[in-house]
Amino acid sequence: MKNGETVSKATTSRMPAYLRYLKGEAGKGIEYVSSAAIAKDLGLSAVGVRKDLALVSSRPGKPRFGFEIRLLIEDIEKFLGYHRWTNAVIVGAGGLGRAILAYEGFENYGIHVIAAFDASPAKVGAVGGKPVYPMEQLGEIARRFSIRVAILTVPRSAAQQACDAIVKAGIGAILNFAPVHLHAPDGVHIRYEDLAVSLAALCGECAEDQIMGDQKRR
Amino acid sequence: MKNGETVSKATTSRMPAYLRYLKGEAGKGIEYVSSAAIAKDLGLSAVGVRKDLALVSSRPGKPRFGFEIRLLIEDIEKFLGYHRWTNAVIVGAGGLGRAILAYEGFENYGIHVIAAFDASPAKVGAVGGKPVYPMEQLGEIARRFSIRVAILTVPRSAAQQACDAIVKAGIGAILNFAPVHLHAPDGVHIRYEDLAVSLAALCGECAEDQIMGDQKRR
DNA sequence: TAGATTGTTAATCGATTAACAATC
DNA sequence: TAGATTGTTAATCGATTAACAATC
Repeated sequence: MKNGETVSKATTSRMPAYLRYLKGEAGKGIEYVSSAAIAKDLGLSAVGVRKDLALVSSRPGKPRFGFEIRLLIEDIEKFLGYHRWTNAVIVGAGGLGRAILAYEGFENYGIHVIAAFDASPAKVGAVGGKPVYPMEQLGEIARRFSIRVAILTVPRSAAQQACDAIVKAGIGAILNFAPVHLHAPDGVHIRYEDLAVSLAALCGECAEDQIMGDQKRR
Repeated sequence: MKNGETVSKATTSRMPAYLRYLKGEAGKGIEYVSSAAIAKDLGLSAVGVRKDLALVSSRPGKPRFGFEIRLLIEDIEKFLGYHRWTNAVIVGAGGLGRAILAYEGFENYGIHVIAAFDASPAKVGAVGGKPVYPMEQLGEIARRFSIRVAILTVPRSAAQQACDAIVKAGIGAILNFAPVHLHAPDGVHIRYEDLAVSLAALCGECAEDQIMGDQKRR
């Protein structure tokens, strides 16, 4: 990555898609890939891809060959900060919380999910070898392990209260799966991960196709 | 919504956040809200909010009062198409798939999740009153209920195969939770819902804060 | 009326696309 | 060399911000 220059938000947001794609190609044993190939598979423009990659890669692509996949993967991972490790916890050990707790894919991204918390004593125990603690211990454990991120998977009605507890525990970032707007002090990062919204947006795209298809058919 | 004009992608992408926020305020019994208040809570600019709302709302805000929340909610829901109903299925009845199958929030968005499918006979049965069928029946049921969207929650290694089955069943949109790039024919919509990426992006934001904080402290 | 708040027109900013020279 | 593919500069496009008039 070239230092000094800043990388736009739009470019940054495409990096995970590049990374996923490149890892897939690397898994097939492919060593080089052209911007045109990436663009086609990812539905982008080849020029855009080249510009994006130029901003984060440590060495240029080779004319006639394309980009060396192994190097690109390294550069993008470094750019995205997957080498810095972060500790995270889950708040809400219901179905979704437990599924995420058991999920093993986070380690590839420099994230340790170390525990879950739940207000109900019945949920306390362990899932997939990871502990589920009562909510009261959130503050203590957050400080002990310097937790920076919480994944919020409680029911809608409990979300704001849980959010307050997270903030009080000194955790500055929340990935919120509850379909509610959360109120938190400035400086606390909240990202909304609303499954229903994602799904609805996808449905919307399909509906557009149908409408456009109908128009064409006339 | 004013017809004839087109609504930009950027505006559309903010609508779910407005909707979530407005529903929260409505739940508190509030009737009117100003663009400035929305902007503050959502971290946007007031002018931007007014412009967004002007594009989708059926009647203008009232100077001195702001916007009528109840009307806005209706307009945004109509705009986003939450009134057209869509049938969806889940492919992969592991922890995440079962959690999503049990999730009740989809109905608010015009989405019926009617069943799950799994390749393993052990998973076949029912979860939360909804059936889990063997993969072989995907095509048949997809056609019978005119399924338009599939939620893919199989392990990474099974994802491409499952994707092929979904496409073969005539389903044109996939919400993919497996952290893999999927290959599908043109015209099939794929949306990547990578939990680890969302979390990593959030961590990135925090890291930026820390760096900026460090710089300030000097 | 006075004041808060809206909607709109013009100016700025940022990102994408087009054109083309550079390189292996 | 010829040709594929890269990187860069300029032009276009789209979205946000600034300024201000309109309205209840």
